[in-house]
Amino acid sequence: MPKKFEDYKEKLKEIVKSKGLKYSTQREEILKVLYNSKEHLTSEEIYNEVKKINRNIGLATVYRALAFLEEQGLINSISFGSEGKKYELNRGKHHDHMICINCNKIIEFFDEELEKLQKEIAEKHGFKLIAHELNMYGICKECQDKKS
Amino acid sequence: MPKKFEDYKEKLKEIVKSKGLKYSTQREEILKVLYNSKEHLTSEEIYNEVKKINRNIGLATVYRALAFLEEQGLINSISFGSEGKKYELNRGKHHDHMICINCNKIIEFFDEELEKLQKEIAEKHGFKLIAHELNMYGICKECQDKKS
DNA sequence: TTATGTGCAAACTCTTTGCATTACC
DNA sequence: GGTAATGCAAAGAGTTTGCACATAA
Repeated sequence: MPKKFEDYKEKLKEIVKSKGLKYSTQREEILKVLYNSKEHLTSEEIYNEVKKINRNIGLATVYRALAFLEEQGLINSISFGSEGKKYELNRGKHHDHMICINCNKIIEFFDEELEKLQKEIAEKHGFKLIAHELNMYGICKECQDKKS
Repeated sequence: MPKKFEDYKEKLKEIVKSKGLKYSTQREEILKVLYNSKEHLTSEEIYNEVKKINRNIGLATVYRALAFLEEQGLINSISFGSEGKKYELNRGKHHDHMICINCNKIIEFFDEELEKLQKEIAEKHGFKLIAHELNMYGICKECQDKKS
């Protein structure tokens, strides 16, 4: 079952506390925007969204919060093409991306075999694999249908 | 056997001609810098390198040439972390990257099985795969040895 | 000759930083 | 009360664009 926002909020509180930092509603609001979004959002999109909740928030705060949240592993970023850096909530399940070069849609997927194979390849090179990011570019089903 | 620079130069000439554009030594010089480099270079690094050949070249020309060369498929770019966009000559063989998060070294590799598996995964989603980019992050052999 | 490519500088976009103020602990 | 976080504005970095000039075809 999907995690509730409270779970992420709790995690944020723990991190902040454990580091002797202070809790702020701004960071929470930014996290909430990402929680509520199914899309991957740019910093500016996040800024615009969070402004709907808190009209006084500053862009600098968004940047600082995003950097912080990413460092703490609460969110992830992905960047490709000319679309710039985009953020998503780390919902705990690693996944890779298929990106439609026609409509820019991002499809998330996970494949066990793919993960295993990568680990094997890394080992073969004596490389200690920590993370990876795979972006597959192409045309999604819908765009293929539309074009024909 | 590895391609000579003349081969790339020839390809550039063909492209330029076929598009009714004009040949310029600047684009050639930039291509040469990438040909001579085993590393992935940022725009600024390329600018500095090409200045050694042609001290009058402008940064804007480098940006315009890189965009052009990438569009034409002569070079590829890869961007990750905070290192920004880096370029490499397209030597005709697709490959993926292992990136050492300690020393920033980039190790290129190619794995047939991995390619096949991706194609299968794409098909399963009705996605028409055109290209992909896989970056594996971790610690390279040398850095592992150094740390122990 | 004529349109493309270049070099320069200015403009732009995105992101970061300094600083006074606010708000959490 | 003390320190981290914020909001604002200014500064920075990286990239793009306008324009006059140079150059390939």
